Amino acid sequence: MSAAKTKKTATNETALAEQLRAVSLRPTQQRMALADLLFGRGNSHITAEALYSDALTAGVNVSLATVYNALHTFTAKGLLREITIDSTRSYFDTNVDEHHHFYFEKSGRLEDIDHNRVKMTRLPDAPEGLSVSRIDVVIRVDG
Amino acid sequence: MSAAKTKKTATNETALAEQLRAVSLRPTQQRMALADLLFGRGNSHITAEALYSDALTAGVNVSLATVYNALHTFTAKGLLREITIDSTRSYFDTNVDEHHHFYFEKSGRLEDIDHNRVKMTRLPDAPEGLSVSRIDVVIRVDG
DNA sequence: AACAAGATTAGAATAATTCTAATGTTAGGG
DNA sequence: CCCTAACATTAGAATTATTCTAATCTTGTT
Repeated sequence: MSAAKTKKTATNETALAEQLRAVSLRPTQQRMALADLLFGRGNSHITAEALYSDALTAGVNVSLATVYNALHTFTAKGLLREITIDSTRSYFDTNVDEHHHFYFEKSGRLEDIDHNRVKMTRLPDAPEGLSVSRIDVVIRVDG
Repeated sequence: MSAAKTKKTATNETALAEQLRAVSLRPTQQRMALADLLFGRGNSHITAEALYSDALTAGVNVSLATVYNALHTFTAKGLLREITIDSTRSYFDTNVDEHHHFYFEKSGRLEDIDHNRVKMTRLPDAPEGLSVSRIDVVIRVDG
């Protein structure tokens, strides 16, 4: 890998743009760049600050406010899932399928747990008139 | 209930003081007052701001910084459990037994779920060399 | 190409929490 | 009982994460 400075291929670009249009979001430069950083890699748990810094490193001209804006917009559209475990920061998870998490207390890192590795055979009903929107299981480990 | 302006009884005072001494904390005025507000009522999920405001209402002379200090100290000593669900605030739970929570998305309120109302029959092992310190199950409901 | 809708921007503003350095209080020894 | 060392408290400044604002710029469409 010497040339090709991670220049998005036309295909990739189109795919991303389509993904955004599919949820009625305009594929603007910054959104495309952020989407590429978020979805162009493996699934990950990223903070706004971390994505911002990735963007700067990648030479994307974007402000932190725009990063927050994009993350929240993507979350509202179901492209991301927001996870709060530590009050000092929110993570955005590119894995929006049903799944759970390991939380490493020392490093503050999150790791996915496929949902079929956890089985709950007894659960309380939602309080009268309400419905469950999500069940989060977080296994905290001391590492 | 007309007289007795929630004046702590000597017994109550002693019990609280003992509770604090038991975890090597000195029963200072502010700590006693905060402990009374926290433990003198039913189990609850309270934020630092809310406890601070309760303290002011009760005429306790304490600063917000001291409230944070006391909450963290109590948590470190195992008298409280800290729960973060919403990145905008931390809750402190006076119930330190194993249990889970309902989270009401609209109101931001938490409600305990006794741990035997949830049964997990399959759980992944902790990653190599690490041990599980806690498992949190949060059932989010749309109310 | 021009327009309206919506997005981006930087920086100010806000909110929650932590830090700091001076001052006050407690527990235990004398 | 009083003194002292150890620890707790205080207010406010500082920090960190996040949101808001109002001006400016882009995008998709005509």
